Amino acid sequence: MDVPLPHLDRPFDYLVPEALDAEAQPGVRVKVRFAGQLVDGWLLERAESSAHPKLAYLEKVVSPVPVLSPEVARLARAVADRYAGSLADVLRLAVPPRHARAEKAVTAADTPPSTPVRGEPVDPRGWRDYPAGPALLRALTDGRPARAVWSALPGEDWADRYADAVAATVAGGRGAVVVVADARDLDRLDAALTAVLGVGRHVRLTAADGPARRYRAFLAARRGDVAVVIGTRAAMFAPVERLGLVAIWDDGDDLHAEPRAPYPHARDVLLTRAQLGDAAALVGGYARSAEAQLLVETSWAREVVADRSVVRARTPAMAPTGDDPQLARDPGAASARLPSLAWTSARDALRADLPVLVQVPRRGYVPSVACADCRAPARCPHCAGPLALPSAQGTPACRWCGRVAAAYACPECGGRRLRASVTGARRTAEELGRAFPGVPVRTSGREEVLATVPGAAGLVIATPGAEPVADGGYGAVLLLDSWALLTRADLRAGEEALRRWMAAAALARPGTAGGRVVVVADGALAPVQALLRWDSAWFAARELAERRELGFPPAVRMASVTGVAEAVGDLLAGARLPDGAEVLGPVPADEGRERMLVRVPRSRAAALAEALHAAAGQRSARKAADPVRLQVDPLVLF
DNA sequence: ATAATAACGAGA
DNA sequence: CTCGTTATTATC
Repeated sequence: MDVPLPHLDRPFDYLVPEALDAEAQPGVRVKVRFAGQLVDGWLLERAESSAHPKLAYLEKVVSPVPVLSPEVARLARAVADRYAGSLADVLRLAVPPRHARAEKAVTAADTPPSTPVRGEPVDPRGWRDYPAGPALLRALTDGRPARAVWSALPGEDWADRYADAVAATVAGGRGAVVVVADARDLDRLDAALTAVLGVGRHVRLTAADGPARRYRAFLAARRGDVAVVIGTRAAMFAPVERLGLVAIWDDGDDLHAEPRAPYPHARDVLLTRAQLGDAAALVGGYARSAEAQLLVETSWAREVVADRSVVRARTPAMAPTGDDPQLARDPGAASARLPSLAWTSARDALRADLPVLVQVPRRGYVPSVACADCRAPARCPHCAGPLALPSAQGTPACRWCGRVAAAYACPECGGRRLRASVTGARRTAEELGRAFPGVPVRTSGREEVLATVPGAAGLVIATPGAEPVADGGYGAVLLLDSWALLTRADLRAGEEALRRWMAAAALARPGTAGGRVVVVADGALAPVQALLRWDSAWFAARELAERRELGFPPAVRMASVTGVAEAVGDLLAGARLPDGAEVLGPVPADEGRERMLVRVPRSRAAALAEALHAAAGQRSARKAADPVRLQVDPLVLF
């Protein structure tokens, strides 16, 4: 039943009229009379009998195409359960809106679904830098459900490696689903796959391609015309027969989190899919997320990493530099307000006719509060939530529990002063052009994202996530946004900073070929250390250990309940929360609403989701007025 | 929205 | 105890 009300989140039985008998197959969209009106629904299965005494008849089969495959139906139910959501909500994400013309075109062509063509054996040499790599490809070809967490080397062509993995899966006669964060990554993967598989062996599935193209690609996959689907998170539910591999690139990117209810994360959906369908899973990135680290530590997946000697040989020369620029010596550096080391590195690269990448922060970061002396993030002494300053002169208060921390003392250094400012790094970057007269300056950011730049002298100023690939690699990469990134009011600030730095640093030439990376940050900070050593596994392990200690996801399961105060209280009062559930809050949310957090050990995760879904069901059944938003493992906790 | 059902209270 | 009215609940 395509109604999002949680208390109606179950199947209903209907009689199938004679005339619809042939078309009424599992997976088709239907219309039924429900509570006096016609509503859309899904035909989940046919049955001989029903426990229900008086059944109504199916009104209509919307289209005879069984767009919902049994595998996706099962997956959608599992995802709804995981996220305390309704099946109808998940199906809305899983099956794109019907486009009648596209459906007609695909069905009319009536090319019989192509039999799965086994591809050529895959050359494993692209993966030889990773000792476990060739074995991974063999497992994929043999159809074994290998699970890998891959840490890509700097300079690695990740799209080519993913194409290898997909081709190996196809060679074994099975299909693959690959999800990337944005259109630029998708274009790159698309090109790499076309090079390896040829034309017409895969489709791209992304909302950005428009409803018609999207539905057409979806139908092609559903019919089995292609065995490989790549796309942004819209593709995570793509129907693929004999699924052999699910893969996600850069799983730490927040674009992988679906913003519509029930807010599933692409990594979770894909891993659930691998688990349910006995498919292999590949979670890759330059940086490792805490969630990926958990997969490794629980032995759910194996890590695929290069030996330290190979890492050293491929890594650009890295150096940290303080953000108090030693301006006196270099007049150029002074005019750009750049630390001296950053300036000389850029100058040397440009002299060698190599491009220089400058990563600058995006606008709109809300800085949280940190110790003015050692810059450790200031956390609430009571619940470890982040502190914020209501005004420049105000007393710091916790964003979670609301307690004021009047006599705050930094646990790291004992400092009592707090700081909440962001340096003008963006303006610094804009002034770079003037510091290097005659050098072409390109920008890549929200308005216009460049995919590539030539491998000659030039300045490229990019916001995180929009860094173009340079032909042959950058001679220097300057990371200027450290302060803004590290002080974000976010549990993931450190992890996110490292992820963005590594994504940019990966585009530099190796140190042996003159590549340099300068990060304007204190070299003693853990994310900076991890960058300098190109060791995000170490950082992720540390991060995960810290979250275990503080009781944050993914070490525990958390859910947030957001709405007007009475509604939130009402829902939680009616919820039979599992033993050991801890309720935190309330904290103010936007538009006069408030937010409560519930945390349980991971072993109680299913019970928590069920309890919250049931409580939401009770509320919707008695038509409680004010809506409440449930989010399981919300990406942003405060 | 609307029909079935439970709950309630007045009058015999 | 029954009938009629009103709140509640499930909706094939």
